[in-house]
Amino acid sequence: MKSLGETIRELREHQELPLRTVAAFLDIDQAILSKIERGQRNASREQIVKLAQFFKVKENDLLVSWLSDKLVYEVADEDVALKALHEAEEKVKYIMAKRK
Amino acid sequence: MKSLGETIRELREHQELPLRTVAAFLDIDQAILSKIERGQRNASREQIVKLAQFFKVKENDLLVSWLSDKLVYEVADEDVALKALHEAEEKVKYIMAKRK
DNA sequence: TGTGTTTTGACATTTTTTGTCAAATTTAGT
DNA sequence: ACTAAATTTGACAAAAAATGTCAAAACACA
Repeated sequence: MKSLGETIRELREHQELPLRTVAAFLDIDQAILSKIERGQRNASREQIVKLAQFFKVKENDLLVSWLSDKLVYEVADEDVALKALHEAEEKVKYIMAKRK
Repeated sequence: MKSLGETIRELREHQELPLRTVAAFLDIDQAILSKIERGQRNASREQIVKLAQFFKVKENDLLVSWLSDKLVYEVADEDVALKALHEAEEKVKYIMAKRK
């Protein structure tokens, strides 16, 4: 189960590209991309979309990785983390069912 | 599956207390509590702890409700909401296992 | 050592969050 | 309908967090 950062670092290194190149495509400083890859900063949704485009991977795969990382961050350090995730799942199912 | 807001509103109305009273205990304006109860504002963790204390309910129950609401909010509008929740669960399990 | 890459941290700017306050609206009782 | 209490709303201010830039430090390695 790779984090988003690990995933995009792998993608980048696989193509032997410097941070600079990818960061330029995202239109941010390479420092930020470095931090994103190491999980020290959160990427924005738009950045994820661009990254999927850049690396030609499924946008949804990256979005899942990104979103789940954020969820993990949100529940980190809480004893009730798993219970909360589970209850959130039920709530989402309920909401989705309600919205036809 | 009640939201946190619904839950604490029920608790409060069950005791026939005005927002004022509970808000005073939390040391916030009643306007905020009103918004929290209707899901327009997020409560802080400390406020949840105080609410559990005030209403004499299990702190963890309220924390789960509060956290799961936040998670739902975080994934709302995302097609991949359920997948992300699921992946987050796996990541948390992994992390917890690693931390002995 | 010299060159390119990555990491770090100080800093500035922008956005989000958190709260207060007062006015408007709603609710209930008489 | 009138009043009084409770609730909701929205404008606003202050505090906190996120987002980015930049330059210097650290790293990799020929």
